[in-house]
Amino acid sequence: MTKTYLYIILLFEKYYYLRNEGEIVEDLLEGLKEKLKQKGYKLTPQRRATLNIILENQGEHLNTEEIYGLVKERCPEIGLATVYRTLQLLDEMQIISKINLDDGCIRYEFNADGDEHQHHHLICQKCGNIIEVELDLLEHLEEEIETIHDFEIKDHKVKFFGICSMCK
Amino acid sequence: MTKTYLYIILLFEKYYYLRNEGEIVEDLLEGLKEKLKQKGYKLTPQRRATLNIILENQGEHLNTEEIYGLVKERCPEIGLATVYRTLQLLDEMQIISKINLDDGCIRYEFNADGDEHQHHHLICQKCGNIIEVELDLLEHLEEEIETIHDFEIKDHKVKFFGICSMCK
DNA sequence: ATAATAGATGCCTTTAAGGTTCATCTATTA
DNA sequence: TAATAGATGAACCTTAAAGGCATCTATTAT
Repeated sequence: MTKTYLYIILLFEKYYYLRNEGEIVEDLLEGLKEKLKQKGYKLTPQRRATLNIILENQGEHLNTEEIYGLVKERCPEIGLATVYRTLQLLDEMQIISKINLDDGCIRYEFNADGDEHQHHHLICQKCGNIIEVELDLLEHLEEEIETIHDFEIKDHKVKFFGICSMCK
Repeated sequence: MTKTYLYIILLFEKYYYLRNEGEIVEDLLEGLKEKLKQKGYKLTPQRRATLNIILENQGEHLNTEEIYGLVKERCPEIGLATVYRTLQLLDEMQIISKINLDDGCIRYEFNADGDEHQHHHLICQKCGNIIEVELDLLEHLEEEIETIHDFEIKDHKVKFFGICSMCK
């Protein structure tokens, strides 16, 4: 396989990825529009813009104030209260989730592929960086707890604190 | 074994337990006094009172305001700021830990027997009740994460959300 | 096409947790 | 007993988040 050939594959993959991303976003927005409609709500430009910012910054774990700042760049007339209200709405709709890193503010992240597989966070105590971990490994543990405590588990949140590879 | 005999055993056990509890508290306060002294701090009546309230309400997961209310009953001249400062101090000293139940305030709990075994929380989404679970079962999982992500884990926090036995 | 209506927005105000400041107090050491 | 470091309480400050309300907007009914 020549270098050129590989390069072409990479270009194609990137193009395909971007096109795909765009389609996913559109599908998502359409889906949201439907969900909102069912509850008598509307998909306004402000709500679109807010969700777009979250999608464009996946893995960033932005807080409300940060999201507001980014949305305002593109949509300067938006008010902070609207962003607060939109985030609450998107959270209720299970489009995004709150994450609490004990730094005194609520952060949000996009809920990729619904409720399928859980992911959790490694939080570096030095640099504050957040690394995401995929793990469905708590499921058998959940079963155990459910029988021992007669408690019906709906969700769980796991945080690991420590030192990241960069800081070591 | 007669009923009377059993009753005497129960009484004795209760007495022993209480005496033991008292001793544990005294030991703890002495230990804290030493730790504070090493850092040039003092064990004041306000700090004693605050820690005592936490000890007497183990399993209650009180927030600062609640702790303040209880301490004030016994020590009415105490100020809220002192309670905030004391809780910060006790947290730094690893005597107590913050727990965040995403209800907008920091709650605290006493760190029983040091860092030995981890415990986590089941949070009922209906009544808000908190049940404690003992589990060291995450340890092998931690090892896995440490190798995969080259992340040195120091601590973890796990919360399970769902419906408790009472609410079912 | 137009009016009516439900919902959304933006600005401003309010709330509440938590922190800070500073003069006063307290306990320990010199 | 005086000096000193730390602690305290009252008041004020900060900040995230929410609420109120008049205005705006888009959809539905006329």
